[in-house]
Amino acid sequence: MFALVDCNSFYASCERVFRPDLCGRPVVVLSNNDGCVVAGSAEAKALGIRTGVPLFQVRELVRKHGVAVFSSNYTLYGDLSRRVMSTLQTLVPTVEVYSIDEAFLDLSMVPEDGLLALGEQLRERVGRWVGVPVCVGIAPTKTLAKLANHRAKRLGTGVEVWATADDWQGPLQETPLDDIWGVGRRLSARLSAMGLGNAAELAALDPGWVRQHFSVVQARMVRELNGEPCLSLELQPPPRQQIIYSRSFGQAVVSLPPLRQAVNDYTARAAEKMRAEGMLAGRISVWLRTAPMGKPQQLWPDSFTTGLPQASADTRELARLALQLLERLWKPGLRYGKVAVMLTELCPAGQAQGGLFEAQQTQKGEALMAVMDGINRSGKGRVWLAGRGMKSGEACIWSMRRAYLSPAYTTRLGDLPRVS
DNA sequence: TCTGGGGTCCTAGGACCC
DNA sequence: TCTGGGGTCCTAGGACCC
Repeated sequence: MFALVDCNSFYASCERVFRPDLCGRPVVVLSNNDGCVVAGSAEAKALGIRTGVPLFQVRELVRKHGVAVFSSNYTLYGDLSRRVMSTLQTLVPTVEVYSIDEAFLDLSMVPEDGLLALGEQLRERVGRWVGVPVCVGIAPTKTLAKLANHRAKRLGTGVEVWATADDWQGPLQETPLDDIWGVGRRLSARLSAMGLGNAAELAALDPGWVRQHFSVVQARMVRELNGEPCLSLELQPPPRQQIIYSRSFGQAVVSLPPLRQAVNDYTARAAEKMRAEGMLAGRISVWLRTAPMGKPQQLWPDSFTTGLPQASADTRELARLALQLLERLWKPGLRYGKVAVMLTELCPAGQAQGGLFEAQQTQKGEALMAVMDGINRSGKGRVWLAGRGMKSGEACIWSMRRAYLSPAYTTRLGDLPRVS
């Protein structure tokens, strides 16, 4: 048996943890750059504010109903997520952290008559220890556990246990196709066109036939819907394949110098993350997108990629290559809204093919990066390449909008909540 | 006027090998 | 007019997830 534990309206719930005055009030959290709504509390959803909608389209609703609006505060959400996960682990040792707000738990050792009580205990403990409400779905496959969780949320029961086919048959008939894990817009349209109307009808298909007409992924999905587990718990995340750092600008940028600063900054951030994971990159790509979105592409090509002579995690070398790519992409007279840097062909630092002559240089570079990372982690100040610009952390022309940012309550001493 | 960011997996098709 | 069989590697594009 698997449990899927999923936080309710996670980002909105995080904003409420230190703001109990917001309980019962509609809350929405915006994407980076304050562009779209990416999470809404139940009250916000009841007002018709859908996830993904651009903020400007719901301004009136927000004003009229006194909706509390927040910029994304990933520092806070990341920390509360870690707390949720470690709290789950106090009750169930085997936990797969599936996303920032979801975890699959291995309940194979729990007797069937203890499942419901354990689900309720999980809910109660996370709510009490972390302050974030969660729902729990329990079933013999991950796909069914997802659906059971969904139902627990929708019905407000909090915990849903499906132990045998009798338990899920009825619910599957009420489950629309696109509620199924792995069915998105396109697949849902294709399945509907075939005359399928709900999850039970999909489950009734022959997996071999589905394999032939769709792919192995959908064949597995059909089996999982019948209680046959095809997906196991992934306790060690597979090695990462790419790191992307990509941001829209607070306002459109025309000239090259600020773009150079942004590329410097994004490359440094991506490289810092890569070093933290002990990886090296073999290739680097840069994307450039014009603003506004949706206008026909004015820039072509919009990305370039280059290989490194030798895999590296040295910000200086990566930034030098990234800037070359940027200068090949940039065209005068266009307005740019976004740039992205991607590191690929990642490999563990210990396993990279070395060069015959570069050993000494590489070692010096690694030492320098280690010192930079050490200073930047120390909390006492930051160092960076001068190409990023001379001011640290200050807003500049290309930095994103974050007008409604809440404090980093749990990770910055200066932001500690005061109690009186 | 104003529209996120970060990932993975699968398949098809081209290009090449013997 | 007629023309094998068995592979690998790479990339682009589609589709999905949160």
